[in-house]
Amino acid sequence: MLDLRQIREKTDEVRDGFARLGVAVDLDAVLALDERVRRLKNESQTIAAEQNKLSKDIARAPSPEAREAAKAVGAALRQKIEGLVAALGVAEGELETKLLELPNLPHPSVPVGKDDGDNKIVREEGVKRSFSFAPVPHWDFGAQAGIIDFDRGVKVSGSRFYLLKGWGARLQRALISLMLDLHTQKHGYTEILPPFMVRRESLVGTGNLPKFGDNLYRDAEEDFWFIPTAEVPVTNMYRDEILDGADLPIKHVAYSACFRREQMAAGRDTRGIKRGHQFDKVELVKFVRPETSLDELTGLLADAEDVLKVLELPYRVVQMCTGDLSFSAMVKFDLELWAPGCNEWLEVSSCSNFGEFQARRAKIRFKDGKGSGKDGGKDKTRFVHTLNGSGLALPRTLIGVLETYQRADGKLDLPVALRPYFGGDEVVG
RNA sequence: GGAGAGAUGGCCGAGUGGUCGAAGGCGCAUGAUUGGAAAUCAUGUGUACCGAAAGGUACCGAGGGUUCGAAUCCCUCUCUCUCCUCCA
Repeated sequence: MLDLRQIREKTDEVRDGFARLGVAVDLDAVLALDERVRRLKNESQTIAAEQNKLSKDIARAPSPEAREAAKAVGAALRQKIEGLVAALGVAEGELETKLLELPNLPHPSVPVGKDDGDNKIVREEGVKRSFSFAPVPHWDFGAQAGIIDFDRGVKVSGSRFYLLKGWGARLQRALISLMLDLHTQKHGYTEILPPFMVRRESLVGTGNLPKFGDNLYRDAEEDFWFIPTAEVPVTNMYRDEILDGADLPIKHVAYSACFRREQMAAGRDTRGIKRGHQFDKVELVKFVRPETSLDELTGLLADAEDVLKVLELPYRVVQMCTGDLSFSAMVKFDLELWAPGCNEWLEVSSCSNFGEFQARRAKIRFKDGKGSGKDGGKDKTRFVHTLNGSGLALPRTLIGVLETYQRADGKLDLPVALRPYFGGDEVVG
């Protein structure tokens, strides 16, 4: 959510931001509503002050007659206030709805562009493996090795479901462990195992609702929502809290299953395990001081990249242009690994700096000062900046490993980093 | 799922219709005291919004109601705890 004050006082900057995003936003409607809200608030509060004063006078009981007369005046005032407050409520609701649907503004450093064709490839890391045979895509390799069962996945759950079997399942579990171990032991993140179902408010906090509800699964009876990413429960851990500035940055890493409808993408990426309704992911989430957030994003990206480095998988870093930024992001970088079997770059991580956009929605703030943070109110309470990134998404990382380390005989050479999770074995299959 | 109890400021905890934004304690901040610290004493200590300011408004889990006036009375909901039931 954007700062209403910013919209009011720096309207041109905001307008310019939306122009760079390439989205049409009726800012004048927002400003008019804001005007109306403040006017109604002032009017009702003025009368409320009058009313409060009157009530106190009644308590001091001048005479029974005077009291009755004052009561009548009070009743009239109440009527007036009720009318104004009702109008205020409506106006505030409209304003809130509009604000919740405004996307975040891009950081000035983000390259302007129309769509993903204008994204900027920042750099390429690692060396693509050269094969002495023609590498096969993971769907063939996995089926032949008996570790990915597409047919039974569809039988059990429907299209876009599969199941992993034998050493394939173990490989995925090993990858999850490797990522969690790396981020907790080497990069200093605290591990969280979050709920995979959340309540509605949590999704509003991260920006998934109200706008993107049709990509989510939910249990209508209980109004429980299945998380599309661990970002949702982990970011909302600190919803409505005022954190101690001394505790920042807070760094969390969380494994979770993720659930997405992918309605829009029907027919795309249908082969293999690239895109499903359910997938595993290890997610990195940071809560930081505003002035450090750009540097923290660089660090987060490096932490995610480290997984690919440790697995010795070639990848590239892509910066999203303004036209391809997600709703909540201010800056965003993707990591794409090279899949030699499918012969394409696959997005395995998306690292974003949300600025205070999510923090404002979820009311995640911090304050400097020792102990309880109540130090005489000298330090201002401010919104934190939130960041997150995959570290990494499992199915596509699995694709990278399977396609890069495949052998002509249908077995798999294990990357050195994974061997401890297989009792030291160098080959599986 | 059934029965009961509860939800007050950073924490503990008082408060059953007006002088309560809320006693008291803890914690914290500042000052005094000290060679330094502890202890002690004094003062101060919520959030948000409106306003240039003075000041005002709202908030005692959430939402509604009664009343001139609600932390206090009524209704609905949410959450927590205890017991039973069920269950990985």
